[in-house]
Amino acid sequence: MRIAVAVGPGGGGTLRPLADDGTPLGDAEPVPSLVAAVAERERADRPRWVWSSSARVYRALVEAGVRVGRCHDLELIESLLSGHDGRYGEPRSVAAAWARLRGEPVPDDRPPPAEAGPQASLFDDEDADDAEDLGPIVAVHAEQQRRIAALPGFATLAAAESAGALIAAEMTHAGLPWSVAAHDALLTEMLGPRPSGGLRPRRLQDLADKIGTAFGRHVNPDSPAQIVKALAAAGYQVKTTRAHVLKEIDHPAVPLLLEYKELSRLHTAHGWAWLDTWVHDGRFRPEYVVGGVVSGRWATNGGGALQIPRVLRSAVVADEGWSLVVADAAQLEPRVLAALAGDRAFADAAAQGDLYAALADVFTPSADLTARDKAKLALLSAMYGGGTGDAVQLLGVLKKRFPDAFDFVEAAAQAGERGHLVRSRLGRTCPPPSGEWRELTSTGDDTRSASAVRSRGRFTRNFVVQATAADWALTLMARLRQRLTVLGDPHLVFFQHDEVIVHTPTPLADEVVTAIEASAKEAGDLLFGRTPVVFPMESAIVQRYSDAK
DNA sequence: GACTTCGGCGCC
DNA sequence: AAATGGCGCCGAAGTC
Repeated sequence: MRIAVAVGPGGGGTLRPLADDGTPLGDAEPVPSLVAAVAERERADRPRWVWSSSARVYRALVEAGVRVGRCHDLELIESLLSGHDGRYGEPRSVAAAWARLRGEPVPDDRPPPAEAGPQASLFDDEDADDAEDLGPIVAVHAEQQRRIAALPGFATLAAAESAGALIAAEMTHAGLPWSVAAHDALLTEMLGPRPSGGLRPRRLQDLADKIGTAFGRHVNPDSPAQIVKALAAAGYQVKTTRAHVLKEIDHPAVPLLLEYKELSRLHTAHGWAWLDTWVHDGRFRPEYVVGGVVSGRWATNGGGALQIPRVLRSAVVADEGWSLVVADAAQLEPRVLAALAGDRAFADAAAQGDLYAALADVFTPSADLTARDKAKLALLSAMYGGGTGDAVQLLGVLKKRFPDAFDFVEAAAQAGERGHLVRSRLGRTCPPPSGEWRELTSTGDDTRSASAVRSRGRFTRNFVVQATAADWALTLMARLRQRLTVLGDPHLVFFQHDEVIVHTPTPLADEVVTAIEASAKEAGDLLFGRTPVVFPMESAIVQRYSDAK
């Protein structure tokens, strides 16, 4: 059973039970308190909740202490359906979908609220202007269900995306356990004591001074342009100041610059200011953007949650009596390719724990690369569209020995180059080429045109793999969440593409590991059915994130 | 002063 | 001859 929800003013709202196809099963029922009504109906019926946006509605429910098992997120699913139809990025609000349904002018999506305030107070809002109408919600849901039913795999995608939205709201609420003391100690050790005002920490200022001395002139090490000029004056012509370019230069300022860059990065991106802004009450609470990346990967708003530097993982510390279960999918993307392509020889290799090692015997080692290195390089090139240097020859080996796998990504690349759409296993669809791209590639056969064509080929080549990996990861998390609910206290606190962290009472950690493995297997079965390909999770039970791997 | 773009680098 | 996918965030520099 499903229940549609419309948020009303003053914490109230309206509920209406629906059949799976969206047909109303009863009258609309006004309720004075959505929090109380949802909690009660969840206990009684465990329905799939149909609402406009989990990021708004469920977030407010979670803040009020309510949890639900399943939902249908109308905005996220509208995005998926639009994308499937090749109308990527059209407005996705219920109002917009309702307008399209009736052939009326489609309103633009409202920009997301700037601060957390309006969301936290969603249910306290007395403003009747913000109240939702149940009619459009019911109608848009029915239309979405009609469209989903015609698309193989899409019901799974819709359920997984919606589950992801529930998980994202819950993870933001729970937060990643973060030790301010450990973080501060690390910064102090690497940068010197916390400076006052906007000053550079001591270690950075020392390096900046030494860099000036080494060049014999004042240089702001934060300015690539100034570094290029200073190097030119010293007789070194460089186009950029990237680390790998600087490393080739024999000048006393270079080691200082490299150290400065590394420490400066830590200070500006994850220094004390970050700590003040993003960590409260021992928790880092990033805001996840489900479906924020075209491939179905998540993005985050603020805090750079998906780019936590490795050195800072020692600041992620479980609570007393609790542990972190850190689990990541080993070699996920090549395994996904093996399963997608149905290449028998490749899939047999992917039935092994170390896929690259299993492929190694078809490559011959050289002085600088082992056979396993070569296998890895060949596969990454096939998926990312590389093919320079050594990779050319390695790709040739791949093509000969695993023709179906090679052809699969080649077909995706060619579709992209022609301007066609490609899709993930469950139906998530890449954006169509821009009008600019079409114009550029239709008129000429000059270098710019050829370059644009190849660029889109690389994008679609990678999309089919990356997006299917995202399908898999989302499915894994949805299953894992259900299992964790049964266990009780253990809960997800972090997700990064192919890696999850569960915060759990230590006595339950082993059961969490088992739950993760079972969920990974289920995700593989659900996406690919019978396949020899395995999707192993490497799990570690640790106190600190940095102790995993 | 507010805004955008660029260069660079962190993560997968 | 050259050709590697996806992001977010920072300070500097340029623009209005």
